[in-house]
Amino acid sequence: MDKQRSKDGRGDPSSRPRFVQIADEIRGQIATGALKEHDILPSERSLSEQYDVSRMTGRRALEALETEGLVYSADRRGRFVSPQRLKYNVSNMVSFVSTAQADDVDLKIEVVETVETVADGKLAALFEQPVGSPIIAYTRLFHSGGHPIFIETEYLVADRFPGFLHYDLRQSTTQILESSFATTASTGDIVIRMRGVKTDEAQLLSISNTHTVIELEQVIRDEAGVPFCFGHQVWRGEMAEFSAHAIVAGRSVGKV
Amino acid sequence: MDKQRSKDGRGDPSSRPRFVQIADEIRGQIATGALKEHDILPSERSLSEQYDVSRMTGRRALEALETEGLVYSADRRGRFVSPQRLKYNVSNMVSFVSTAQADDVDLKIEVVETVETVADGKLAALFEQPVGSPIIAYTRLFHSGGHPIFIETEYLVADRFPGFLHYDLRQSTTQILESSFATTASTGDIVIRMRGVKTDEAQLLSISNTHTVIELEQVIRDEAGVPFCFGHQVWRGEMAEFSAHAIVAGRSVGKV
DNA sequence: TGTATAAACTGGTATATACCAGATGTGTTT
DNA sequence: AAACACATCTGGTATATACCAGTTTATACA
Repeated sequence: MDKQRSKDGRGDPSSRPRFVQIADEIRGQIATGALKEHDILPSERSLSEQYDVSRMTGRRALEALETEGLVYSADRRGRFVSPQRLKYNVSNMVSFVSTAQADDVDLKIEVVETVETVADGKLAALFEQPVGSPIIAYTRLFHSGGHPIFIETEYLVADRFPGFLHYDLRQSTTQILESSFATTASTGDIVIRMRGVKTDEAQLLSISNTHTVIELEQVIRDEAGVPFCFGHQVWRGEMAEFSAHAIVAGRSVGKV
Repeated sequence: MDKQRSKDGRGDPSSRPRFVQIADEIRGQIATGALKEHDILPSERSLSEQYDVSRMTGRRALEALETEGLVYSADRRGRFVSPQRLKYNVSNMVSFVSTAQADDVDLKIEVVETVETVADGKLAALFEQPVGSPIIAYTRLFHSGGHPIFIETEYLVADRFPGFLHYDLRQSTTQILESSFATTASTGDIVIRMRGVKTDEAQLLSISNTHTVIELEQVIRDEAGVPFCFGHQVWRGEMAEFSAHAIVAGRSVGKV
């Protein structure tokens, strides 16, 4: 039924593993433009026929491209060429939404959940408020080109922004805060790290639960230095790149 | 020879895949401290015996933990519990080396390569210098706790820093530039992205070539705004987290 | 024309097996 | 005590097979 292959596929000791060679060929096709953004890639089974390898080897080639970020996978539909990365300037906190729209990125925002809750220990410390003080929280899913790119959950001090949840959250919240609550983002502290995706996140982002994401946390402060917003974003790692502009402060005295 | 198992291991339809369950158990052992930093994990083969699954299933569990960053693997020696992340504040460009040492991180620097070359198109544009102008480049491998954590390649305008390569590069180069060349980092532009590792990088960082890394690029400017250093770092993604302090500049006129 | 059904895909999970090459440990010989 | 050889450990690569559960498409039926 199956074609005959040498027992362990190690016919030529060409040093580089077979699956790497196959991945390289596909990578080339993406580079030359033979495969374009969101184009479907050959399936595991068709790859295995095409290159006369087992399905598992074809799969490994595709998985390699997936961890590289060149390819994304949609459960049981196939694998596709990843689009260009979205650029996110974390220093320009004015609004990711407005800057993205100015850059002609088609951005769609889906409100996943809105809740009125109270501050736990962590949030209380962040906001310099007592534990149990009212907090507004909302989770939104951001799409670009019809594909989910990141989940954002933001926490606000409720007393400061009464009736906030009645606004349409499918727009820049920074803008709502600025125009309706006279609160402007002035400084922010941001943390970026790479980590494994959690099950619920994977579902929302429609990626497999063995994938890696980029987690971005930020505390936003007003002109008086008072923190009023805590944001938490989970990005599909291959979909974005983050930039920042740093200014060396306190350049004065003997800092080692 | 092998124990009898049901044909496809789908004995109970407990919804969650077997390899996820095994990964969860190990994750628990790490969380409770039963497995500590740099402790060796059970091997693929011993896992398969312990849980009565095939080696491939045990492997998938370990690979899942690896992509999460909880575990790192040393080729053909075994898999180990990842240490705590290193914290890198990209806004504080004064020197990663000095801040890390102040934080009691034992940092070892290995000089991989030093070359005197000329500017290609990209570097010329960055430095606002003609193509072909002399450039100093050096690559260093940073270790912490005896483990490689990132590779850094820095490019300097050669004319500005004569004899730079005669200094001992196993220290903070920012400090050399400051004390010996009266050049101080004042501002910087940083880009952070996640991507697949390249073969040569994987070798230096001793990770498998199917892994994901974090790439960090920065252009450093002096007080006059003249760019004098271009840095390029490749981090083991699970080993670090990056923070930044942002100040919203140009808060003045009608910026949308 | 629309809808239900079935067939033909897709990747996901799982088993079993085989051999390779590097790393490590255990002796034995020099 | 150092050198060598060997067995045994590790993960890495590869094949073959099987069944599952969604997605898509073609087909037949109302």
